Amino acid sequence: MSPSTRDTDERVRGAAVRLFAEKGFHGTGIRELAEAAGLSSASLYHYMGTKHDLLTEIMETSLIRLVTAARRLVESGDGPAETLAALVRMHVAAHALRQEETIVVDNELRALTPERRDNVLALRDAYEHIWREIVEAGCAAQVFRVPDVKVARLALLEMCTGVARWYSPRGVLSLTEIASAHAAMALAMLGCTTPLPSDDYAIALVTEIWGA
Amino acid sequence: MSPSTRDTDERVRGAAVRLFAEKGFHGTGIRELAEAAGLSSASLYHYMGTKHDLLTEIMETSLIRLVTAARRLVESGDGPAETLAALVRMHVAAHALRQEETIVVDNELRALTPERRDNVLALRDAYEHIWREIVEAGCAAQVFRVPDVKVARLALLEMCTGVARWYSPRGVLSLTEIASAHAAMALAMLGCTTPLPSDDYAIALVTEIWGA
Amino acid sequence: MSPSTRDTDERVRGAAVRLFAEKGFHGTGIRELAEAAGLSSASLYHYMGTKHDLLTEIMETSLIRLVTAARRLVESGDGPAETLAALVRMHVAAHALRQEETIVVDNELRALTPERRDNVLALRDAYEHIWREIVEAGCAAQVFRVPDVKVARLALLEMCTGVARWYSPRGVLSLTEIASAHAAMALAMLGCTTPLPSDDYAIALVTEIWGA
Amino acid sequence: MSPSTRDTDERVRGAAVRLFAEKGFHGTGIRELAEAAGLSSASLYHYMGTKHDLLTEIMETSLIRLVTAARRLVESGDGPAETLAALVRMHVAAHALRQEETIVVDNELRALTPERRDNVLALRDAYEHIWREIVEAGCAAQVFRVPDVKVARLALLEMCTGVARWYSPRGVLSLTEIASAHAAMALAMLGCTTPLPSDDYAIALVTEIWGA
DNA sequence: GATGAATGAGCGTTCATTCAT
DNA sequence: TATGAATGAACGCTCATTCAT
Repeated sequence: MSPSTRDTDERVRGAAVRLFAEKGFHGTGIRELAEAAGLSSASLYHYMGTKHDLLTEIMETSLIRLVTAARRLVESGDGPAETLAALVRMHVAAHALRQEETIVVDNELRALTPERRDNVLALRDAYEHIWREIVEAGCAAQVFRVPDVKVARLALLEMCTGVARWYSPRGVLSLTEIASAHAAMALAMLGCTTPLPSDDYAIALVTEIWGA
Repeated sequence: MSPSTRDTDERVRGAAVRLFAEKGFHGTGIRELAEAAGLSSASLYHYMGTKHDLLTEIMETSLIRLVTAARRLVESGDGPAETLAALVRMHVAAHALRQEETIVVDNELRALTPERRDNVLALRDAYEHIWREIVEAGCAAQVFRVPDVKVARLALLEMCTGVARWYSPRGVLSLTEIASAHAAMALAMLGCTTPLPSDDYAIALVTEIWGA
Repeated sequence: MSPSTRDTDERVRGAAVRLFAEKGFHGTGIRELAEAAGLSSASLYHYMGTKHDLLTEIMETSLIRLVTAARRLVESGDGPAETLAALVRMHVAAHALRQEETIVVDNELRALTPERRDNVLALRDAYEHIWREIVEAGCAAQVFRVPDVKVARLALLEMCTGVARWYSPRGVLSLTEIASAHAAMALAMLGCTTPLPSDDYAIALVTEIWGA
Repeated sequence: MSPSTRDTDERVRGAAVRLFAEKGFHGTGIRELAEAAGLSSASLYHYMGTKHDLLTEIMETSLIRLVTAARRLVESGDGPAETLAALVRMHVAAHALRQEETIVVDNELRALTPERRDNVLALRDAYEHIWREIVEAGCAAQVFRVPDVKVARLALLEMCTGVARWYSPRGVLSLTEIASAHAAMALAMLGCTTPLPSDDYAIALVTEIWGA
C-alpha cells in the first residue's frame, strides 16, 4: 500500500467523519462524500466497503480508543477520586479534540444494522462499565456520596459527552481549563470535596492515542 | 374539523415524533410514516404540509413549551437555588416524559433549512437565556460557586438533557426520584450545599403544559 | 337545473378554457381548475365528467360552431371570392374573440384519447372541407390562381388561425380592420385582385353564434 | 467523451424532441422518455440536467439556428423581395425538415419557467425583428403594398410556421415546391407581383445549419 | 487506481378521481 | 349541492452500488 493510498484512505475517512457529524449518516450522500474526498463516487469504493462499513469502522475505532484510554487510566490510577477525575479529563479532551467522531458515535447508533449495532453497543458497554466500576468503588469507599449511583453515573457521562456538542477550539477557555472545570464539577456532583491537583496526563493520553 | 380529523392529525404527529426520534428525520421515509399513522402516503398530505413542515412544527412546539414552562418557574421562583432546582426538575421531567420530542429537538436541528433553523435556534436561545440568567444570578449572589459560569451552565444543561437519551419509564426509580437526584447533583455541581425540600410543582407543570 | 347551476357550469367551463389555453391540458391540474372556478376539486365533479370529458366538450363545441358559421356563410354566399372573404372574416373574428377556445382546439388534439380524437378530427375535417370546396371552386372558375391548391388552402388556414396566437383586444387595430386585412391578403395570396366591399356580416355571425 | 456517449446524447435529445412534439412537455413522462432513448430513467440523468433543462436546450438551439440562417440570408440579400422570398424558403424548409423541433418551439414556451422563457423570447424576438425589418423596408420602398405592416408580418409568419403542423415528407409535393409556393404566396400577399427565379440556396442553408 | 456509464429501488410529492357525509 | 377525506398510480428525481474500461 503506497503512501498516497493511505493519504486517500484518510481523506475519505476524514470527509466521512466531518459529513456524518454535520449532516448525519442518512443526510450524507455518497456523491457528497466523494466530492469532499476529492474523488469520483466510483473511486470511493476502492477505499471503503459500503457506506455502512465506513460508518461502522468510524464508530468502532472511536470507541476502542476510548476504552483503551480509560483502561490505561484505571490501571495507573490512585484512588476513586483521582481516577474519576482522570477519566473525566480524558473523556472531555477526547470529545473536544475529536468532536466529530464522538458526535457520530453518539448520534448514529440508530443507523447501524442490528448486528453491527450489537458490536458497537458491546464496546460502548465496555466503556461505560469502566466508569461504573469507578463510581461504585468511590461510593462503596464513601469517597462519593450521591442520591443514586446509576443516575449519577449516567448524568456524569451525559455532562461530559455534551462537550462535543458545544466545544469550539476558538473559545476563550483552553481545553485544559474546560477539562479541569468538568473534573471539579464531577467531583462536586459526587459529593467529593477533596481538592485535586491539576494534571495534564489524561489529556496527553488523548493526543497520544488519537494522534496529533 | 371533525373529531376523527383531529385524531388523525395526532396520529400523524405521534408517528412522526416516534420515527424521527428512533430513526432520524432523514432515516424516516414518507411511506414508513404513513404506515405508522395508518394512512396511505398520499393521505398523509391532508394532515401536514411537507415532511420538513412537520419536523419544524414538532421542534417549535416543543421548544415553545419548554420556554413557557421555564418562564412560569422563574416568575414564581424564590431565590437562585430554588429556581434552578425547579428548572432542573422541569427540564428533566420534560425530557423523560417527552423523550421522543426532545430527542428530535436535540438531534434534528441540522435537518432544517437555514431559515427555519434560525427560527428554532432563536427559541432555543431564549430557553438557554433563562438558564443563563439564573446561573449568573446565583453566582453573583455567591449562592453558586463554579469554576466557570459558562461551562457550568452548558454542563448542567447537557446533564439534564441527557435524561432523554437513557430514561425508561420501566426503570426502578420514579420520575420524581430522578428529577430530585438531578436537582441535588445540579446544586452540588454549582457548589451549593443548602438542602432543598422536594417539590413536585415543576413536574406537575410539565404534565399541565404538555398534556397528560 | 337552477340558474346558479348553469352559472357554476359556465364558471367551470370558463376556467377550463382559460387554463387549458394558458398552460395546456396536461399543465393544468384539477385543483388549479377548481380554485379558478371557486370550488373544491370534489365539487368540480358535479359539473363535469372527467377532465378529459371537459376538454372534449370544449373542443367539439368550438368546432361545431365554426362549422355552423361556415355553412351559413357558404349557403348565402355569392361567388368564390366573396364567400372566401366571408370565411376569412369569420374565422379571424372567431379566433380573435374566442382566442382561448380556438387555441385549445389547435393545441390539445394530442391530449385526446384516440377515439375522441377521431370525433374531433371528423369535425375539423368537415370544417376544412368547406374551405377546400371554396378554394377549389375559385380555382376551377379561374377566379383564384395559386401555385398549388392544397398548399394554398393550408397556408390560408394557418395564416388565419394564427390570429388566435397574437391577437390582443388592446391592440391599435380594430377587429374589423384585422379581419379585412386578412381578407385582402387572402385574396391576394389567391391571385384574386378584384377589390371587395367591406362587410361586417361574418363578424356579426360570430358574435351571434358564440354569444356576446 | 466517447463516440457512444455522444450517440446516447443524441438519442436522448432525439427522443425528447419527438415526444415533446407529439405529446407536449407536460404530456411526456421521464420514464417514457427514457424508454424511447433506450435507457433507464436514472441513466437519463447522465445525459441531461432536468427535464426543463432539456426542453430549454432544444428551444434555444432551434431558435439560434433560425436566427443564424436568417442573418446569413439578410446579409447576402439583394432587395426586399428577394430577401423576403429567401426568408420564406428558409423558414418553410426549417419547419418542414425540423418539424418536431419547431413545433416544440412554438408550443412549449408556456412550459418554461419565467426566467428561461425570457431568454427564449429574446431569441424569438431577434428572429422576428429580422422579418420586420425586411417587411418594413419593402413597404418603405413601395415594393410591398399591404393593408397593415404589422398584421402582414404576423400573418406571413403564421402561414409559414404552419408548415410544421401539416407537412409530411410523404406528400406529393417536394419540399422545394412547397417552399416556392409559399414564397410566391408571400409576395402575392405583400402585393408584389414581380416574378422571382426559383433558388434553392435558402433550403441548402437549412440543411447546412441543421445538419443533414 | 480511477472513473464514466449504468441501474433497480426508492425518494418526497402530486395526480385525477371517488365517496361518505 | 358541496366537500373533507381518502387513495393507487404516477410524477421528476436521487440513492447507493456495480462494472467495463
